[in-house]
Amino acid sequence: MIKVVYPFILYAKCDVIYVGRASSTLVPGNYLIIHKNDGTIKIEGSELFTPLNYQPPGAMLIWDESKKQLISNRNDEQLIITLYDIFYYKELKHWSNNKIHITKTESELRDKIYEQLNTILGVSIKEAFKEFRTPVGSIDILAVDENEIYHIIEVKRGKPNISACGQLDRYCSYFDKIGQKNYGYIASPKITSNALKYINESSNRKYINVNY
Amino acid sequence: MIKVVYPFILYAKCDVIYVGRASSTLVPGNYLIIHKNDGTIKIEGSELFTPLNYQPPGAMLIWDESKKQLISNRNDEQLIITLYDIFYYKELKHWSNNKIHITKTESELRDKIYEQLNTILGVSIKEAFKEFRTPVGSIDILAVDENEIYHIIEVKRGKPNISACGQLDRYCSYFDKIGQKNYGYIASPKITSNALKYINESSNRKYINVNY
DNA sequence: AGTTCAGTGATGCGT
DNA sequence: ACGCATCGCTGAACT
Repeated sequence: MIKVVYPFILYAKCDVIYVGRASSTLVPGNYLIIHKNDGTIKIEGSELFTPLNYQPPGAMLIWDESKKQLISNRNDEQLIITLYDIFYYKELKHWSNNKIHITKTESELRDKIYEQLNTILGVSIKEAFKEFRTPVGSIDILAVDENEIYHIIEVKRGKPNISACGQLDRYCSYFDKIGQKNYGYIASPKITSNALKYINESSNRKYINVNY
Repeated sequence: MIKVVYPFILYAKCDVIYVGRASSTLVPGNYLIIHKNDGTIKIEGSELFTPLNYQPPGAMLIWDESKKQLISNRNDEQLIITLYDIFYYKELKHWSNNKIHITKTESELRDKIYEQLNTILGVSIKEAFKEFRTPVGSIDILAVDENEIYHIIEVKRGKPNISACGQLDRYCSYFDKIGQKNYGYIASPKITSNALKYINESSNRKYINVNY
């Protein structure tokens, strides 16, 4: 029973049992196993983005030589890999840990909208907030117009569906409940037809088409 | 310019540029690159479950020998990996493509609840449906009691938060709108404190604690 | 092709 | 630690 603390890749014939939040079994086959510095482990099949089995960061890996098993533990979750044949094994030395720098995120789109509120909403805005916190969640943009009406904008970078409308409803209902007059908006480059239909059924909801 | 159709792993010093839904850059470093049969490509750093950059299934990989670049294209998304130094390279032959068999899913929990509706709800159920479709989404369990009141149950396998309540609200509001008396329930092993508070503010919403 | 939702979601940010 | 929202989410099911 040896603790495995170094990162490696392993191509092997094996099977996998997982027990934790869910439970799963993977029949014997040739799979790629990756172990990272932070305990992350992934068993990859020949297709699909998602690994067949895995442990997220924080897992602890043990090698049981007698049983030819790799055992990864993390909280109440256990992954057992039984090895039958090793085709390729390599430790990865000097593996970098940089992060990507990403642009075109939702917060960028939100900031762009924030700068043009009067134009986009067609009303005179007195005061506006980003990530305005309410008991039911944070509102991307809350704009208060000269008549003290609140304009609640939920920004989405992709193609929001009806669940985004529910998110907006939740914020609007909160202000309804405390007697604050308001309008609700979804602002995005696209939207599903169902979501648009849903929005158009309410007189105090609107869709705003925006782009980067 | 050679089309790469075989799966491989590559440990190399490289940098990565991604342009598509978002845009990102990854500074030069030593990363693990995985290419699968279905076009999936992942650039893995030494930490975190999530790859630094990737392409999902369906991407097409090209090797540009003169520029030492791997270029993956998929719809309007492009990934460019520029190689500076190759440490390990291995083709993966006979890579298996089995799927895991998983248990303890939400649908199992839903089925278990479905079998005990009278006990769980404390009313006499006349008729019940799984995945009952409405214009605003599918209801996990819809149970009709002897008084023609609808009981709408949203099942969650994990720890639902306030957004699950919004999902429930959406279904209930639909029946409210068409004049159908109803009660709404979240059924799960756990729930966040805010979600529970939110539910308890409505007289016709209830939380049901259930376990596998 | 479009829409919706589950996921062992993971990850980051806030309190 | 808990709660919440985003994600280049992915993947699957259904229309």
